Amino acid sequence: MDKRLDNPEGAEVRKGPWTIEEDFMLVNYIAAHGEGAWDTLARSAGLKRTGKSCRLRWLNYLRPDVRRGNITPEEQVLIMELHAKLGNRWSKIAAHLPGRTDNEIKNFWRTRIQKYIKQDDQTCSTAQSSQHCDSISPSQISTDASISTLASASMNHIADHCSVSPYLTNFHHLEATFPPPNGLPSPEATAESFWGLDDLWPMQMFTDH
DNA sequence: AAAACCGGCAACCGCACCACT
DNA sequence: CAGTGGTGCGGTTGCCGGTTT
Repeated sequence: MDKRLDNPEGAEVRKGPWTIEEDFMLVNYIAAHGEGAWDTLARSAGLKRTGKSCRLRWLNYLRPDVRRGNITPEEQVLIMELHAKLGNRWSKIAAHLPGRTDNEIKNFWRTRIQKYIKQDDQTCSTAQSSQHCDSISPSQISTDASISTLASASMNHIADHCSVSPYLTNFHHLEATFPPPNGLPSPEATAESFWGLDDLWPMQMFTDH
């Protein structure tokens, strides 16, 4: 954790999980200057991160329109349908799901859907010696029967597993580091008991640039 | 209570593509 | 056309928290 590497120029490059302070620096800089030119952005913002790392963090986590958790049954079915059509084109699939990122969909597919495919594999391999079970192809999954089987199997389970990223709870610490200005309510005082990105975004306007 | 195991997810890596010179 | 830098994408890894033994 908190791994650091040195690039050829000798400049320190941080790796590993992002800190709240780094998130703030990135959000503030993008709010002021816009996104793009990520390597330059990383340097200008004072972040000891690669441009790629900054881009990934922004796209997958810090963007104001990003939605996290609570993948709805409708979205699940849509993901399965789109995967049947597009295969592992996660960014293309994500483009049909506003607020969802390719990384999130990819992880969702690998951890949730593939589990049920494997389970399906085992049940069908015991019943019959079928090669369909090794890996499911887009054409195989594209049948209505497959989709409905996977959807029904996954929906009941997944609906119970929606969670808020534990990361967001760490925004408690922000209040000490970046106290809200006069007139702005503390997120502590709101119905939510934790800081979220909705809280982070307004706060970027009153931190230094 | 402690250790082992497992699932979920954030982040990194390598490659491909594109635009610019 | 070739070289280079920036960006996007998909695959993979490793950490962490929860569960099971």
